[in-house]
Amino acid sequence: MNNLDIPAKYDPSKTEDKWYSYWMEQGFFRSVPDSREPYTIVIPPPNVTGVLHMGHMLNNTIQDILIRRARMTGKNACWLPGTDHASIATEARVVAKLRDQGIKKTDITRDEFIGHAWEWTEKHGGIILEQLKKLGASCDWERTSFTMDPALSESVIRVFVDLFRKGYVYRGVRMVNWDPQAQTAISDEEVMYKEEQSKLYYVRYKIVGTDDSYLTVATTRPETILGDTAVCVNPNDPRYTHLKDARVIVPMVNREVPVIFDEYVDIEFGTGALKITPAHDVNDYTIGMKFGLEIIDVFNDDGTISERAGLFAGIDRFEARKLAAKELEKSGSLVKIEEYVNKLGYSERTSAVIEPKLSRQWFVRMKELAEPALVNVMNDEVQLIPAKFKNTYRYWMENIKDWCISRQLWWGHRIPAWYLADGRIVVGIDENEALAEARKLTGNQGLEISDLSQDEDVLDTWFSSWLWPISVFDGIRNPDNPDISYYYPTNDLITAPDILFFWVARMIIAGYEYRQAKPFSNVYLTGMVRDAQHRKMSKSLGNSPDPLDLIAKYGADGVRVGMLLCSSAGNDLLFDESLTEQGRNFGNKIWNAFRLISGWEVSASIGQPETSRLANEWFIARLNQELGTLNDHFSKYRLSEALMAAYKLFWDDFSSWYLEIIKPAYQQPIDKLTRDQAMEIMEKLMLVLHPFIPFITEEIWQHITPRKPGESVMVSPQPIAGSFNPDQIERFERMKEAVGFVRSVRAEHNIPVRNSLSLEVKTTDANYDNYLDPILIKLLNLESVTEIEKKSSGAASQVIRSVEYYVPLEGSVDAAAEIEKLQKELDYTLGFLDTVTKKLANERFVNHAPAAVVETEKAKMADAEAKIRALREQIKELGK
RNA sequence: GGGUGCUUAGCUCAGCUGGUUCAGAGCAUCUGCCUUACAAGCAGAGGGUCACUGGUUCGAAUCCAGUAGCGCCCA
Repeated sequence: MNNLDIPAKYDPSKTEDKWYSYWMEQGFFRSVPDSREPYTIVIPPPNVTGVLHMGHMLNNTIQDILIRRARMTGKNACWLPGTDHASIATEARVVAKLRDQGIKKTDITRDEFIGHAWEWTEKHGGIILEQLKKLGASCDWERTSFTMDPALSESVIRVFVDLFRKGYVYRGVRMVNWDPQAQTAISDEEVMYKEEQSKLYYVRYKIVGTDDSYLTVATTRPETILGDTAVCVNPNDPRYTHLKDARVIVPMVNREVPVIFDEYVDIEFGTGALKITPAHDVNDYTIGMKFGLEIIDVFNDDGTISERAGLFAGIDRFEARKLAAKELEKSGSLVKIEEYVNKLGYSERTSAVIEPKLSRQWFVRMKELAEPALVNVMNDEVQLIPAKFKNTYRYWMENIKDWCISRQLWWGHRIPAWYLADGRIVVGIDENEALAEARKLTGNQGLEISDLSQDEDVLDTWFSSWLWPISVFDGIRNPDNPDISYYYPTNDLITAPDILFFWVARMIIAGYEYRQAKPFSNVYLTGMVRDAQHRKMSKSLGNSPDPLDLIAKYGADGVRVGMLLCSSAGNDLLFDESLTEQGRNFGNKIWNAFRLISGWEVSASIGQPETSRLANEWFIARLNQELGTLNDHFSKYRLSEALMAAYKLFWDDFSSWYLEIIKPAYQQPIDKLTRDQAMEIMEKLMLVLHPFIPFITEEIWQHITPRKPGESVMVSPQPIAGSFNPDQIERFERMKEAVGFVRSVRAEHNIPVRNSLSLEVKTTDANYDNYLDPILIKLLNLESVTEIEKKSSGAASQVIRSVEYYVPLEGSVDAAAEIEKLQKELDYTLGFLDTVTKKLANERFVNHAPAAVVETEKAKMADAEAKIRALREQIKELGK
């Protein structure tokens, strides 16, 4: 191919879809168990009806990099994709859609509703997975799973039944977080607390048996006064000791309730007197239970006031608050109102204000189950990356509470519990099993299915996703099947820290309970994607770019690079489109390097120049060095640094140095050997870069030489890090410094590259060698590099590690300026020598420090001394 | 309030086992270049009291303690 045929700008839109289709057709993503070592990642399943956001982009880019690298290092790599059914979110959308059609959820049957939900799921589901393909995700799509698939559903049900029979699952009345909008309980983890400006109402309760004595309480929620069944004060509070055995009248409803004493009450807060509403506050509930108080639930499920309240029935809770305040004011019970900042819980799903509510729910007893999950994270059997999350994890696991797993919804896995007419419960994987249980329980063989009624609730979505690494391989139903035996435990899980407890911890728990083994060895926790102003990217803020637009604009490779450049594990990342631009530019750089090499005319008749031979030798050493660095970075999950190492290897070492050195003169052919070596290096670099930027590397790899169908960079082995001579790299570095010197001389004196110069070298260093001089001559357009005894007059100079370099300049040197420059350098070096000398004069240093450290200090001193001699001599010369 | 983490260049961050290469990278900025692969580029340059105070050590960005600011988790 001639480079005239290759456009100067790389256009990802022309290649990315093409190669993705090729990979799919070739089945490169497919994994089946074989004799190789497996490398497995299960995707954190996004919501089935969700769309791709920046968090997914980051997360899946990382997964793809890891899986592609594993595939290229001889592992049988399996990345299992899928989605979850997102009970609350999906149900909310389906309800909204039906409402738009004029259908109320209450007007249709459960089965009809489920039908609508499936319809919705089929229509909108899986979009996100299609979007992942645009990113280049190399998932085994044949293994795509969904938490509501029959096999996965059955696994969930079996686990519920199993835990019930083991005594871990129970039904109980508890204070739960009630979402009045979704009309379901949600778990503690789904409540988000936000600070709010609100009001603190001071309300006085008349003390029974007095004419004009009152007890004043402070509350942010006057409407809950309707459900008050006591007022509580601290027994150590001298203000209230006289109220022992007293009773007070609850305003508005005129209920007589006791004054109780408990140290729970904070003396400092408000008036030190706390109204107790056991039905509507967790702490009040605890106190209520302790003192055997009456529990009056004043709310309906939708957040309106109930008949039981006695007032405001049917009115919304926030409206009722205003009415209550007015009512209290009218009756003279309201003492004052203060501004107050408190934290309010909001539903993560619907953003409704959470109402603490007493209700009967299903729970999983967690303490015992969690034990192995705690131990095996603390001992790094399951490694959290970064490790700082171990602390948070431990805190949570040590204080784990029972898990409320029932949701008052229809979309999801219906709880496999059936009630007998007398209220007794039977549990079974299906109706028949439940019926058999019921017959056994009652001894009544005449019982029929129609005598049982199934629980109306579904299970928390996390109750299915906690089984994900097992259920996707059918390891619950068929614990010994070849897939689960081969792929489980999986290797790496890549997710965000905000679901460390919701999901990661529970998967570990389930893993130990159902496989007696961890679900994965490493958990890589990514940061949250934020914008440049540190704001969380969200739809409502409108600060999140559409990932697909970004891909269209910069290419998937560019976006992947952009994501990774700003991401270190566990730290939030501030995404900026300029990073994606940088990624795109990198692609273009690679493209043009290839364009350069492939455009050269090759001559078989010319031999390899020394410069090219030296460059090749050096680059191979650098490549081996960096392959080692990359291995190290990957082993520690420093992906951003791994990319940067590869980026610099390509851009700086390969493009700026190697290619510039081997580049033939304008319109001159290149020798075959050099060109072949260059292509070979290019090919290796494509392999190294492939996991990060799969598309362009494939495009180029396919161009390098004709490939057979079924060949691909993605299934080729990674280059192995070989040994290298560090000295060789070090010498090259010195040569680069000399190049830098001459270039700055040209810049300072405005000498164009086409005007040749000569370079003189003066050194007393016996180890000085000139074998890289040909490179200096070529890169700098030098006539010669000569070693001299005595410098010629009128030359720019610089001392590099005790070697003096001179560029003679035919009278154009400003001696005074040159002296000033040298003097500055001399002063600095003298200062440096001073610190080194002091260090070496310090006996304690010499005696305590390791010998190697002392040696290096001595070498530094010798270098500095030599440099000082050289600088002084030069200054003297110039001063003449 | 309890726990936990962070603070290094204008920005975003590395700095892993305390010691040449320790004060770095990328971006941004500035200067000079439309040099024949690439202006999505090339060649250079400037920029920092490593938050603050103390301690340990021969030696601290690095280890310890305290202070301040910011973040996260929990209540």
